[in-house]
Amino acid sequence: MHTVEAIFDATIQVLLDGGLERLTTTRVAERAGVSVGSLYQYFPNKQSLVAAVLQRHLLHVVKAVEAACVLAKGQQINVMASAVINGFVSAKLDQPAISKALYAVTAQLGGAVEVTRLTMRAQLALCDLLATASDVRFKDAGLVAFMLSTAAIGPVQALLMSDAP
Amino acid sequence: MHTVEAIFDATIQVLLDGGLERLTTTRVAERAGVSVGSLYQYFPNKQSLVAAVLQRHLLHVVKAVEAACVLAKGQQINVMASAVINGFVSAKLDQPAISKALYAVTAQLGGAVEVTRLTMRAQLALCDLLATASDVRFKDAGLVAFMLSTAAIGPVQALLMSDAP
Amino acid sequence: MHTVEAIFDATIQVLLDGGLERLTTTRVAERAGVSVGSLYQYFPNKQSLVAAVLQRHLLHVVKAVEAACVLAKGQQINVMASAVINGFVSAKLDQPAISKALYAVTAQLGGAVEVTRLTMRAQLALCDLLATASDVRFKDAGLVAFMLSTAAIGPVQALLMSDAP
Amino acid sequence: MHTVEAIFDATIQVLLDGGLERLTTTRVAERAGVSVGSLYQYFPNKQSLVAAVLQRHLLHVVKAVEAACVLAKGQQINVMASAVINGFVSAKLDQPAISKALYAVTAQLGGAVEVTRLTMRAQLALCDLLATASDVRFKDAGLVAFMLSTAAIGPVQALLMSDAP
DNA sequence: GATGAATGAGTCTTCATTCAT
DNA sequence: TATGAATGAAGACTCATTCAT
Repeated sequence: MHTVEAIFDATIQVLLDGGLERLTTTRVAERAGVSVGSLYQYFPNKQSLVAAVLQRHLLHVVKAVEAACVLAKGQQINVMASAVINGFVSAKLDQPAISKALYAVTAQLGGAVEVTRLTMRAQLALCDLLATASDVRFKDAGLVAFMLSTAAIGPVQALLMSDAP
Repeated sequence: MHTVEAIFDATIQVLLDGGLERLTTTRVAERAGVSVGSLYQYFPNKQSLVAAVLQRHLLHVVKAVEAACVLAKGQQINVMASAVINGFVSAKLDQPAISKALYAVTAQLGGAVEVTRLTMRAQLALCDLLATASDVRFKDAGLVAFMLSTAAIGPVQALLMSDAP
Repeated sequence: MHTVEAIFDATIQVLLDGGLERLTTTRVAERAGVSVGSLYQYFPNKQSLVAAVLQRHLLHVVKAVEAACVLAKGQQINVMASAVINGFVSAKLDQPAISKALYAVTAQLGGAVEVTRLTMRAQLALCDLLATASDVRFKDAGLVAFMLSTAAIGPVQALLMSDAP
Repeated sequence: MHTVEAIFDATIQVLLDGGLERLTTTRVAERAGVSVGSLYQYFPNKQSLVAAVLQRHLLHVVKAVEAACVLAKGQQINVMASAVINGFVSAKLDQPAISKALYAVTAQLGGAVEVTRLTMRAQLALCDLLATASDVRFKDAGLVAFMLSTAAIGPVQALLMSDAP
């Protein structure tokens, strides 16, 4: 729906110039060019709006990682690493504004079920991939996947907090 | 002062059971066993309170990293890495509650001057250290320091979000 | 029309599980299986809907009382009393749900013209009846009618607020 | 407290010129000459405010009835009736404005625990009284008490809805 | 006639901050 | 210095009503 799309975009915009603290439903509606009432026709409350936006972005990134994992299957470990990291970073950086805007949101909703689920999903794909490495065998692929995925976030985030790609 | 100390602790407590969103000055004051008025005697406003608590924690961590850096000077790179990572992780995990409570706060105040300054300070120490490695020479020690410090945060944070060490 | 009937019923249902406070036009329309738009095709606004439902019920009760009055004409006073009270109570209790649902509504619209008019109409019938009593003559039949009709409401209402007949 | 008293009074005033539907916390606060914040310092929400006002009035009336019951103990039944009805009516009519204002409120909160409790309390006193009648013995004093108390309300209410004492 | 998305004024409620005691 | 009642701007959310399809 056109309205929903406008609200999604507006949420990002508002997040960008004010952060989560300045995110009000009124402000989002205004920016989207609709009334508050319309916003509430599609999202039961503020939290669900923010969660939906975050989820959408996370899904985008997770899918990119999964795709990279599929393509890198059976390769050598250093090729795999490059491919996955590249997939992740690309997904993050081709929507820098969104990524930046959602940084604090992710931290705030870090415990949410959906966020956890998506994180797990990415690690699972990574884990499967590692098991197919042609030159290495991991004792604990799960741990490696965990370290890799969590460690990758920091630098990208830090980069986004300053300036251009 | 005893009062200030109580307020600091109360802030952490309140943060732990409700997050930044549920953090109100009244609630902090209550938890600290003082009046709101007293809180405002020591902190000009809510933001400064939160910033102070965050800064204190960050300083604790940065100092730990700096100390590790001093001790590891002149060692081989893998020894250095171990030492620094260990220093960082130890500092984070010996106050797991605080670290956890401040996760979202850090993201929210990520752009604040003080936070940036402390982050830089840690990277500077790290950078200096890398230059003294007995077995390696870095073309861009700054970049390495940046990657190392930012990458270290993710796994620790993820760990804290679930349970004990 | 079938639609109007459905709306009437839905109004009672909504009133029953939520009271006047939770009565929204959307809710009524949903319950009736029609759109809000349709509701507004038959009732200019919310108030008129509620008033119509109340009025219909009141009319039902008043007619029952009037009928009882006609039948009891010329009888002894105690026979009259029995007949009228019986007519009133029967009318109320053969639609207990509606009576119960409309209690608060009546109080809220107590001052409305239509309500007053119907109340008067019942008292008038009662007054006429009393004048034909074969064994008693009233100095102020109007007052008696007033007392009788208003006093009858309380016990019935109280009964409805608890359970079955 | 002066503030609470002002809020109580204001609630009655607002109720009088607009009914329960037009009763908003802002309006009450304004009328009371305090800020909304102050209102919420003493009442957790709108409902509790209204309930408190109703309860206070009901208590006043119940106490009046109880007092009348005590005084009429051991008298003949017609004396008792006079005394109790008189006590009730007096209590209602010496605060006609309040009684009138709270009519709809009572209907709306009719099911509330406190209201039920106070109603019962009055009937209990009445029941005890009836048992001491010097000239009559009741098979079911409880039923009589129920009928008497509920029937008394109607006429008074109807009177209040029109004009002066 | 019917529909239901859109509207936006109006409510309740919260909370950072002040200030008289 | 400490207190905590008072303030009131601001925000989340609701709902009667309209109107283009």
